[in-house]
Amino acid sequence: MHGTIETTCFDLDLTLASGQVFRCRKEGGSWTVCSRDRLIRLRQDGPRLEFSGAGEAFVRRFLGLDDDTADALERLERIPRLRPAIRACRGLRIVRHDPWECLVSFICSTRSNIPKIARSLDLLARRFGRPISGGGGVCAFPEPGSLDDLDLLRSTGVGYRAEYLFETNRLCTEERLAAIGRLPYEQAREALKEFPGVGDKVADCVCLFAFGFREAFPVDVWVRRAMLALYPRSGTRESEIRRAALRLFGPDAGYAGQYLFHHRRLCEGKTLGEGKALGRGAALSA
DNA sequence: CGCCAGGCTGTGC
DNA sequence: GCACAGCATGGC
Repeated sequence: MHGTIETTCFDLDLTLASGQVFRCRKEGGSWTVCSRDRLIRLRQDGPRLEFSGAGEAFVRRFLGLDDDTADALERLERIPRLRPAIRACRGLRIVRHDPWECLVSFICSTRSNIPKIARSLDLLARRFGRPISGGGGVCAFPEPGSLDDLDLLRSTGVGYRAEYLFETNRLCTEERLAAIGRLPYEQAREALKEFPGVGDKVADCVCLFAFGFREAFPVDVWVRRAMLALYPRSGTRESEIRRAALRLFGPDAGYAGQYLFHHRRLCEGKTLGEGKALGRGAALSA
């Protein structure tokens, strides 16, 4: 390990195993995470976070370590119906992922599950990406424009999402994505939905996990269940649930949603790699 | 065999 | 605007 960061209100396991980033795995107490062409190793011991593979500034930004998480969680914990999720997952942070990898990841995520998403992204990197030097066989995530072979896309197990990836790859450039990230939240959300395979939920995932719009509230089946249980009168349609969340949680909606998501899954015994099996089901197999 | 998974698209009303 | 079917794939 090359550097150390003293953290507060941070839990590496919760952050990396909560379905924000998929090309990561835990082995022998330390995590290996891939973001685009960087391979980062991380180990947490109490408040001490050891890292290598990237500079401190990158690690801080990627893991959201400079966000005022404590303030947001304090506000959310005052909402009684949210308190169990906040207490159970304290230290979970919203990451700041690479927009292109995040976009592709969540196009793959539709009507799928986390272990399968991880496998597909690992295969995508192997089929289309270049090996990371000194990465032990781990490949960089393919650049925008390089996902240009439909048959090869289909071979990664993404099924009907192969056409979405193919078309989005054709339309998307690094510059276009960056420009979308500079728009106001609602406009960025609409602009993302111009890419095939991107609807309300995927757009909100990119807004939250890559662009840092903390009011974004992705509504998937787990968040829907959690909200229906906690706020049964706020409506059942996705649009109603999202409106309710923005009204109830305001600028902290993103954190609220991610805590609800992960807590709900913890309560049902479903986490990335099913707990002990991190490595068998997880991504980044070399 | 069935049902489910961090939903989206096209169609019909 | 709304609801609803179809969609590929793999795990259980």
